[in-house]
This record gives sequence, C-alpha cells and structure tokens, in this order.
Amino acid sequence: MNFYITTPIFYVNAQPHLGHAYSTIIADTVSRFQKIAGNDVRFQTGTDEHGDKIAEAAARSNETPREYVDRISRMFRETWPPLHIEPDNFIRTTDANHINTVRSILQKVHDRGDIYFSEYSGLYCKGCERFLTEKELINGNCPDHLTPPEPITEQNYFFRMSKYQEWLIGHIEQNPEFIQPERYRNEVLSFLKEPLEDLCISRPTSRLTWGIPLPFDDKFVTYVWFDALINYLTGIGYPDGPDFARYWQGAEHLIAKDILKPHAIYWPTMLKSLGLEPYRKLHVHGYWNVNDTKMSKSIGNVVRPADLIEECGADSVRYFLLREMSFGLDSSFSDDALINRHNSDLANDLGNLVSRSLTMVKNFCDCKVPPAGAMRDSDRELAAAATGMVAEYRKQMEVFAFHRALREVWKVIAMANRYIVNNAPWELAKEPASRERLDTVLYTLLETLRLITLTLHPVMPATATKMKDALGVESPPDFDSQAQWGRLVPAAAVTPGAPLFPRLKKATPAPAPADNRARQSSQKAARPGRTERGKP
RNA sequence: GGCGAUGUAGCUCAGCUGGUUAGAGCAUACGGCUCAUAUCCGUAGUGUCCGGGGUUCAAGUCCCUGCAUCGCCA
Repeated sequence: MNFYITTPIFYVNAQPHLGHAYSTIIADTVSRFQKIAGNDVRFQTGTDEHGDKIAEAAARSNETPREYVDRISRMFRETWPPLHIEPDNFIRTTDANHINTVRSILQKVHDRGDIYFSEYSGLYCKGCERFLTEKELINGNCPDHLTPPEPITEQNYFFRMSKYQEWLIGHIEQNPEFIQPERYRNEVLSFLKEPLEDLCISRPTSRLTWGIPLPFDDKFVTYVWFDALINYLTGIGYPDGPDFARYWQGAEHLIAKDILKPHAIYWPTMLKSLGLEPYRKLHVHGYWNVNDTKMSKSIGNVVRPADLIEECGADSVRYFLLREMSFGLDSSFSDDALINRHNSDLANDLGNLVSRSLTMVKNFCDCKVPPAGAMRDSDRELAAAATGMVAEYRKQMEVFAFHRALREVWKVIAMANRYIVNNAPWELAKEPASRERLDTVLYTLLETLRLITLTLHPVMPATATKMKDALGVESPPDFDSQAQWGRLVPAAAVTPGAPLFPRLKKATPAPAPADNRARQSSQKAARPGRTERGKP
C-alpha cells in the first residue's frame, strides 16, 4: 500500500514551538512505521508564506517579505533534523512550481464555472484575515485579536463551495474513517447541517500584494488558504508527475484541531471541483497546554523544541510526546512530566533492562549470543508476550493510537525485568551444571530485546539503532522478516555500550505555578547568546 | 442560545457491545536481590466510579435530570 503522510505547512508568522514539533514528530513516526511495514511512503512538511500577516510581520522587522519568509522558513527546516525528523520533501508556498500549480488550478476551477466575481461588504479583521459577522464581535472587537474590524466593501472572486455541500456530507457519511477521531467527524457533520457559504478566494492588490496573482485577473491575489492547501498536490508533482499518481491515492493529512474547517470542508470541495478524489484520511490531534495553561506568546510560556532536546535528548522528547498524549485529545506539558517519563520509562525500565542484559551477556557469555536450550514455561511466556506485542503494537500504530502502542511495549519491558529476577542468571552462572539454563535465559532475553528494538525504530530511531547495533542485528528494520521469534544467531557478537538514557535530576522541587516565569527566564539567562543571531 | 465531549485512587489515565471482591503507571511506606543507570523485584494500601432519579436478576458501563469543565456553531 502507498502512503502519503503530510503535516500542515506551518505559517511563518511565528517560530517553531512544541505544537509544530508534535505534528511533525507524529508524521515522521508514521512515515518510519509504514516504511518498516513494507509500504511505499512519502512524508511532506513545509511552510505557508503568503498573506496579510506575513506582510505585516516582515514590515515590523524591517525586512522585505521575501527576506522575512526565507529566514523563518529556514528556522522551521532547521528544527527538524535535530529531532531525527526526516521528511522526503519540504515545500514552501513561495516555490516557483507551487505558484504555477496554484495558478493553473485556479484557472481550471474558473473554467469549470466554479469561480465567480461578486461584491461583498462586511467587517474585516486583519489578524484573522477574514470577514467577521456582527454576532462574533465582543464589544465591537474581534474576539481573537481584541481589535475593532474595519468596514470594507470590495469586489472579490468566490469559489462555489456550496455547490459541493451535499456531496461532501454524503462522502463523510459513507466513509466513517475519512475524518478521525470521530469527535471531529461529528463536529464537521454538525457544521455542515447549516447551509455552506461560498468561499472568498481573492484579495485585491490594493490591499495586499504578498500573494499569488489570480491567472484571470491580475488585480487580485489568492486567498492564503486556497493557496496553502494546494501544497499537498504540488508536493507530489500534480498534475502529471509520476509521484502524483503514485501517492495521491494514499494521502493522509495530519493536522491540529484549529485548522479542521479548511481541511475538512474547503479542501475536499476544492478537490471535487478539480475532478480529483478526496484525500484518504484526515487525522486531527489536540493541543499541548503548558502547566495546564494555554501556550501563547503573550503569556510567555511557549516551549521551544531545541530547549527540550538540550534537556533530555531528541528520542526522549519524541517518546514523551507520543506516549503522554491520547491522540486527538488535549494534554498538558511540563518539565516535571518530561523528566518523570525520561527517568522512569526510559532510564529505569528500558535503559536499565538493556544495560543489565548486555552486561550479563558480556560477563557470562563472553559477548556472544548464547545458544538456546530447551525452553521452560517462563521462557515461552516471555516469548509469546514479545511476539504478541509486535502484533498489537502494529494494530495500534495503524490507527494512530501511539500511546496504546507504546504501552504494549512497556508491558513487555516490565515483564522482561521480572523474568530476570525470577530466573536470577547470576545464580545460574555460579553453577557449571546450569550452563544450558543460563544460555537459554539470556538468549530469551536478547530475543525479547530484539523485538522491543524493532518496535522502537519509528518512535526513537537513534536509540533503536544503538540497540540494534549492540545486539548485532545487521539488516535494516522490517516487520515481515523480523517479527518472528528466534532470529538471533548463536555466537554472533553482542556489544554493550554506554547507558542509553542517563538519569536526569529534576530542575527544581515542585515549583509553584507563580515561580514558573522566573524559573524559565533564569534558565534562559544561563545560556547567554543561544537565541541571538550572528553572535558567537 | 443550539449541538457535542468529558467528569473513575494524591497525580495522569485504562475500563470494548451492562455480569465475579473497580484496574495500570507515577508518587508514598515497608521488605528482598545484586546482573544493572541508587537501577530491578515483591508487599501494602486508600476510591460515595461528579450529584440525584430510573430501567434491569445485574450499571462505572444504558435512559432522564442537575452541576462542573471544555470544544464547535450561533
């Protein structure tokens, strides 16, 4: 099966934060997982660079829009490699081929009669880049930006979205998996019970020039959402590149809940108008709060991925984000929670298991995979749990239930730790007569570690690679050929390494909420210059 | 105001189509082991399963209602 997993293209009006990292880590994990499952996968992320807000942000920092978007887009691009995120394509909406594709699509939709010219007057909020209704206003202000909208009358081009409303309702109803989790599907369906309005897809150049000119009227540029969504097509070479036919059928978009409407409503109707099949699935995730407070610039609690990597390493961050959040729901981030997971799940449970197992193979078996003798019940029990784990893990990963998938793995890690205590290899090692038993126990342990490693590749690629190398596994990870019990070959070399996850000390003992800001700023102060551009 | 979701041990949460004495992890206390990253293993718990009413032989699990929190829409 072919897979085309995408993140949203991130709007370059802000720097990369925890939320961006979460989306992109999920996509990377899914991409790695599907590859290991033997599928043909393409993974795309990128940046969204047109619109009012970008033009204004550029003006504020005394840059041309071009300079500004180049700078911020580069920050996004450079955020991913340290998190072990490896997209196949990083797209920018200012790329020449994207601009051409958007223009050709606009022309196509126009030719089909789905775009018309009309006058519209209303209250326009620059922050939202849209017209607001009277009822939305709070004390005459935009509820989000707390500024008064401007009354504007202008002529614009509209996309006949309403024409496809009935079709869209039918498609969502007939395809229960189209929008996931179900709560968001219900939300979209309930929104669609009301008549859909047509979508204004242009902005007059008198008001905004930082956009893609309409091919049929150069006094207008394209509305930023109409431009942005098309990235999913441009990135695989629509209309006639070979990758388009190869991947579009497998398109699965991943988004945060704030951009549900453009993806669940605008986008499928645009595709329908173009005569294309809709994407296969839309996966919607929730928000990360920080210490139970909404993350925002004004509160000053924005979490930067780079700081977390510095704190405990990329793999630990990836594990935490996937393990801690039930996909689809909101969750709360805190340094304490991150460190707790790192210490208890990674250092104590997994890291220590690897360490003690490999040390015993080194001490008792001369760093070689021992031959397995006759299996006893406790061996069979662990082996069955480990092979069962891979199957259950795959099932959960396929439906984006990352927290459940990882829980299955950690059940087996706990079981392996118990298995060691129950079989006490250090006692067996004292008695030459129990040589075969010792070998069998350690072989069973190594095999269990091998299967655990297989499941960890998508989530913690660097750690899994270290484990794989330590175990002497040579071939690249692959579920079909490596999920069976007993693949390790006796006498092969085992190479113990440094601890995978050194334990971390908690930064401060249970900081009171009021202390957070002071603490964060003092942390920043402790690392002078790290955010200053161009300073050594 | 309309629609929907959620409310389970100190904390974070599991509990599918109703069925034995309500579970896991973390945190806490005590005990054990020594291969291991002061790690691991065992034992001990505590819960009006938000309140109230109802259906049923049987409800955390279904229905009604109230409260609280959140989301979408208006």
